[in-house]
Amino acid sequence: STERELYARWEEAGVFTADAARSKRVGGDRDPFTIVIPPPNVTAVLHMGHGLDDTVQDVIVRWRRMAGDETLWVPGTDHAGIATQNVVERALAAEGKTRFDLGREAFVKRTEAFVEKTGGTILQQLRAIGASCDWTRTAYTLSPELSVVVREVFVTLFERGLIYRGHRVIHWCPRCLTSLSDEEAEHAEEEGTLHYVRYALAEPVNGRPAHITVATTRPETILGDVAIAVHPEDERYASLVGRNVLNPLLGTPLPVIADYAVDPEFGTGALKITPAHDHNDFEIGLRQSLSMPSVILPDGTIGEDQNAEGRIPAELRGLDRVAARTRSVEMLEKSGALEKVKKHSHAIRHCYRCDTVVEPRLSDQWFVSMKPLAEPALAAVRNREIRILPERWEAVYVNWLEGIRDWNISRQLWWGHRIPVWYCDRCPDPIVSRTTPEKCPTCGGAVTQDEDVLDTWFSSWLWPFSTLGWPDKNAMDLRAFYPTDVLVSAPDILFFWIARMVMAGYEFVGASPFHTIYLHGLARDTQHRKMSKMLGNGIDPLDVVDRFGADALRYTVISGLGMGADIIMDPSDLEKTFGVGRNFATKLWNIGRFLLSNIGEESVVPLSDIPDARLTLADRWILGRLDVAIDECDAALGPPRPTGAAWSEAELRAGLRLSEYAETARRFVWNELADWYVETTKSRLAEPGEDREVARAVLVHVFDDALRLLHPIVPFITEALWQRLPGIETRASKFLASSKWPRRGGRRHAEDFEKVRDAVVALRQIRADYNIPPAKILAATIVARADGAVYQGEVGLIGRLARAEVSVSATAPEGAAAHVVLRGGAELVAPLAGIVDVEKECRKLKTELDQLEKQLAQLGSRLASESFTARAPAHVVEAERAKEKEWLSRREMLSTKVESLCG
RNA sequence: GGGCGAAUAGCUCAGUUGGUUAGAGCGCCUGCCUUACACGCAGGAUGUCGGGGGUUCGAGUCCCUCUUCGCCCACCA
Repeated sequence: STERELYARWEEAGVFTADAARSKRVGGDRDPFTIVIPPPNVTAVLHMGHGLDDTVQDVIVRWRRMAGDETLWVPGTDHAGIATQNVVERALAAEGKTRFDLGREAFVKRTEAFVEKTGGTILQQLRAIGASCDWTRTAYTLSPELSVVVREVFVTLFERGLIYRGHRVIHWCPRCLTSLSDEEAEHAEEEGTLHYVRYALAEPVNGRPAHITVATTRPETILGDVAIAVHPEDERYASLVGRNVLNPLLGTPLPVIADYAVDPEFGTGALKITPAHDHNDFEIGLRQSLSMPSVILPDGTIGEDQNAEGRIPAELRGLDRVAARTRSVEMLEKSGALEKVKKHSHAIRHCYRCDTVVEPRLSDQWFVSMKPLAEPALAAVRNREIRILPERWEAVYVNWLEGIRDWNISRQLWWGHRIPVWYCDRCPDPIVSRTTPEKCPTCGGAVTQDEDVLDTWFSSWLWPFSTLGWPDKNAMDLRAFYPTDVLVSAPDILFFWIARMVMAGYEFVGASPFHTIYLHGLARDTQHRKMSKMLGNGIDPLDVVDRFGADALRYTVISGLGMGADIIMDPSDLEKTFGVGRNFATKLWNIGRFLLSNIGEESVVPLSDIPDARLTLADRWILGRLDVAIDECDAALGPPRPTGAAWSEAELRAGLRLSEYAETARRFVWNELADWYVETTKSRLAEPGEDREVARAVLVHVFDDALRLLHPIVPFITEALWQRLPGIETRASKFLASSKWPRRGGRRHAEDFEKVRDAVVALRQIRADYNIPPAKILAATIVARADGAVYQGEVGLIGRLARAEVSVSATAPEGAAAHVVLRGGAELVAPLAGIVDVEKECRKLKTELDQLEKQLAQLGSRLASESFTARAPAHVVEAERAKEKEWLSRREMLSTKVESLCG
C-alpha cells in the first residue's frame, strides 16, 4: 500500500534524475554509470520478460546510485515497425477494412494516434515495479530527435559506401507483405515431403526416351524453373550436360548445366534451378547468367512478373502457394512425372512477427555492408573492451560476426522511418539526403521519395547514443554518459540488437557503447516453455504486484536468477512461485516492526560514540557479521567497470552474480540479524539503562546498513522502514534510495559468540530429541577451550533464545556430567542427567564416534603419504593437519563421554 | 550439417582457479499460535553430484566416451 506513494516521492524529489555536470568526463566529481533500457515495443504491455529484465537493471542501477556514481538509466520505447503495424491492421480488420482502404497517410495518422494513446502504458507500468529510470530523458525511436539521428546515419553510411541498393532474393513475408532480414526469418524444423519428379529429355538418347529425376520439396516452383543442375564431376549425368529437358508442368525446354553448388549425395544429385524463389538457385543463376522469372506474387499466390510471361497455366493461376503445391503434385501425378514421394525433415523459415512461412523472393532492397562494421565489434570482445556474461555467449557472438551477411534494411511497410532516398523522374541516380529535397538537384525535375521504411532495428541499433544527443558531439549527455556501462538483456536479441549496437557505437561515435553485456535467461513455465501470449502461460507482473507487492516480485526474480539460467515460474500457482519473495518481504517488515516498537522515538547514540568495551559479545558478533555480509555483497556485485581500458583477467568474469548477492543479504538479515542478534536484544531492550542504549545503537546501526544492503532488491519496504528509523532528520539524504552504500566498520569479530550459538543449538537438539516442553528450563554451563583458553558461561533456555540469559562467570563448573560436544573442541557440561535417555544418547555418541574414526583413518593415511605432503600446496597440508588435530581432540572427548556415560 | 551448453536432494537452482564432512529456497517429517513475524519458530530426514573409463596425493570441479535434454547458426534442394 505504500509503494505508489513512495515512488511518487522519489520521482518528485528527482532521486532518479541524473546530473550530467557531475560526471567526471565533463569535469565533475563522480564516475558516471549508465544503462540504456532495451526499449519495449510501444504497443507492449508489461510481461514477465520485462519484469525480469527491468528488475535486473534496476538492481544494478540502484546499487551504483548508492555507491556514489552519477547514475543514469535511460528509458524509452521502440516504434516497432512490423509489430505495431500489425496491431493497427488487426484493429482495422475488425472494422472490415485494410490499410489500403485508408491509404498511407491516414494509416500512419491512425497509428500515431494509437501510439499517442497507449504508448505510455508500459512506461507507467515500469514505475509499478520500482524501476528507477530517469523519466526526464524518456526517448522514443520515432521521435523527431531520433528521426534526425536515423537520417544522419543512413546518409553517412551511404556516403561511406556501406549502404547500397541490391537486387537479390530476400526473405518475404506474404502476410506482412514486406521483406525481412535474415535474423527476422526464424528457422523451424518441419516434416515436409520430398517429391521425385521426372524431367523428360527433349530428345531421345540412343533412340530411347530418357529423363532426369529431381527431388524437390517445392513442386509449385517448377513453374519458375530455368535449368537442371548437376555436379560437374557426377558421372551419372556427365553425358546429359548441355542437353535439354522438358519442364514437366509447362513442357518448355530447360538446359542441363553443371555447377559445383550441387551436392551429388542429396536426393538424386540433380537440382532444379528456380533463381527467383530460392537463395541457392539465385546464386547459381547469377553465375550461369540464367533468366529469373518470378511465378509467385507478393501475396503468395501464383502469378507471373514480366520475366515469366506466358508461364502460368490457367489451372494454377491465382492459387495460394499451398494450394498450388497440392495441385501441382496432382498434375505431375496425372502426367506420370511423379516418380515417388518421401518424408523429409528440414528447416523452414518463418516470419518472426506472424509466424507465416516466408517466401524467398527476388526484389530490390537497401542493404548495409556488414563486414567492415563487424571488424571492430569482433576486436572489442577479443581485446576485452567488452565482456559478455555469461561467458559462453561470447562464442555465439563471435561466430555470428565472423559469418555476417549484409543486412536488408528496407521494409515494405508504412509504419517506420521513411527511407531518406528520392528518385528523380528523369535522372538515373537516387538522391540520398539529410534534408527533404523539393526538386532534383541535378535537373530540377520532380522527385518522389522511396516508398519503403527502414527496419525497426535500424533505429534501435543507435539507441545508446541517439538517446544522449548524438550527432551533436558536444551534447552534454553524450560527453557525460557515453560510453554507457552495462547492457542487460535476454540472449534472443543478441544479433538483432546488441551486436549491431556495438557496430554502430564504433562506426559513429568511435567507442564501444558499453563494457559489459549481461545476458539473463528467460521466464519459463514449469514445463520449461517460454512464457508467451499464444500459449497463455504468461504471468502478469502487475497481478503479482497487486497481490504480493513489487518487492516480492523483485526478490523472487533476483534470488532465482542464476547467471545465465532461465527462471522457472508456475503461472497456475502464483502463491507458491512468489511465496519466496513475499515471505522475505514480510519477514523484513516484521523485523522493522519489532525494532520500531522496541527502540522508541528517542534519539540513538551513534555507534562510533560507543567504546568497544561496552559492546557485548553479541554486539561485536553482529557487527562482524555485518562486515562479512558487506564484503560478500560487494564481491558478488562488483566491479562496476574495468579498472583499465579493458577488462583484466581477474575482473573479466567477476560481479553481477545477483542471486548470490540476494542470498548473502537474506542470510545476514534473516539467519543472523533476526534469528540471533535481535533475540539477544529483547531482554536488554526491556530494561532501561546504559546497556539498553548500547543495544539500541547497535540495532539501529546494523538495521540501517542492512536496509541499505537490501534496497536495490526490495526498494519499497526498505525505504518505508528507513523513513521511520529514529535519527532521519540528521541523515545526509532524505531518501534511502539516494543514501550511501554501506562500508565495513572494521570492528573485531567475536568468535566466542559462535560458541554460545553452538551451546544453544546443542541444548535445542536435546530438547527436541527428548520432547522437553518449552516451559521447562534447561540450564547449562559451557566450557570452551578451542584455543587453550578457558571460557565459562551459563546458558539458560526457555524455548527460544528470547528468554536466554547469556553471561560469563568467573567460577568453573563442578561435578556435572558432560553430555554434549561442541564445535571447536568446546564441551557442554550440564545438569542434564535425569532428562536424557542415556541409552539413546549412547547410541548417538557411538555412531558419531564410528564415523569420526573412519574419516580420521582416511585423513591419516593421506597425511602419511609422502606424495601428498610433497605435492599439495603448503596451505592445504596445513589445513588438513589442523583438521586432523581438531578431529583427534574431538574423538578424545567423544570417547571420554562414551566411557563416562555408557560405561 | 556446424558450433555451444546443461545433467547435483522430490522440485527450482548455487557450488569462482581441483583441497574441511557438497549447500540454499520450496516441498517433506516432528514439536510449537513463545508479547516482530504460523508468509513464523525450533529440530530433523533426503544426494553412487546422468552412466562408464582416465589423470591426480586428492575429482561435483580436469580429460575421453556413452546417454538424455536444451540453445545458436546453416543456401542439401
